[in-house]
Amino acid sequence: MTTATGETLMTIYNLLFTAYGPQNWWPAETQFEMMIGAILTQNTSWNNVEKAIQNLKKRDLLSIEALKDMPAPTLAEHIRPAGYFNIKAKRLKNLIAFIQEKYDGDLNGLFSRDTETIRMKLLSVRGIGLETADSMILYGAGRALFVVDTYTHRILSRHNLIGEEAGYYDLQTLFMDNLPHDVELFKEFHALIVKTGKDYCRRTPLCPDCPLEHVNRGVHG
DNA sequence: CACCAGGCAAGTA
DNA sequence: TACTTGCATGGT
Repeated sequence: MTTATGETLMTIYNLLFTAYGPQNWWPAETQFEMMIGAILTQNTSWNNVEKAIQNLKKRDLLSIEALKDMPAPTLAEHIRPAGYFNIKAKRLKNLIAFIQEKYDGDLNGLFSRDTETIRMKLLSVRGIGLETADSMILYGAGRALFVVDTYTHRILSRHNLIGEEAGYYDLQTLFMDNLPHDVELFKEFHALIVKTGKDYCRRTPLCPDCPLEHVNRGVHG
């Protein structure tokens, strides 16, 4: 695993890790909680998600048993701080019904399958897209699948490691083809990308105090 | 005040 | 892998 791209990716990882330290994602006590959080955090700051999770936790509602018979509008009120609460309540109900009906409420039934199967099954649930499915597989199932998000695209295209037009799979393949398939590396790397992504030159091409300031930016320097 | 946040699906052409 | 729009609270 010594491609030029791989070296650059590891350089980026090491700079971010040195600057920010371990992120220890995913912040959840159980696989189920992790999956709930993955849906709640869609296009939403984690700060808001925490409030919604706490609302459920303090009422002992953070389980399939507690939520499987709850009407979506009731669930929506509990998760209100997470934003998009009506649509997210339906998405959560979709996921819970899926686990309950297909696997008798036991996540091991899903997570014991091979990675591609898990992915396909998760993607069949309304409200679970590419990033959410892959997050659940990496942080929930503990499989080495690289999670891509908008920041991943922004940072890599800024460093000319990939084209502006690159899609989800282009980015995922870039990481998977040039890095060792290590679960802990993938977990930390994605978390660090999110950590720095918010501060990473939202508007300007160069970010003065970003940890990646001196990383080779390719032909356009 | 404007802008953004750890996306996704449905609707449009 | 076409674009565009709706979804919504809360922090900066």
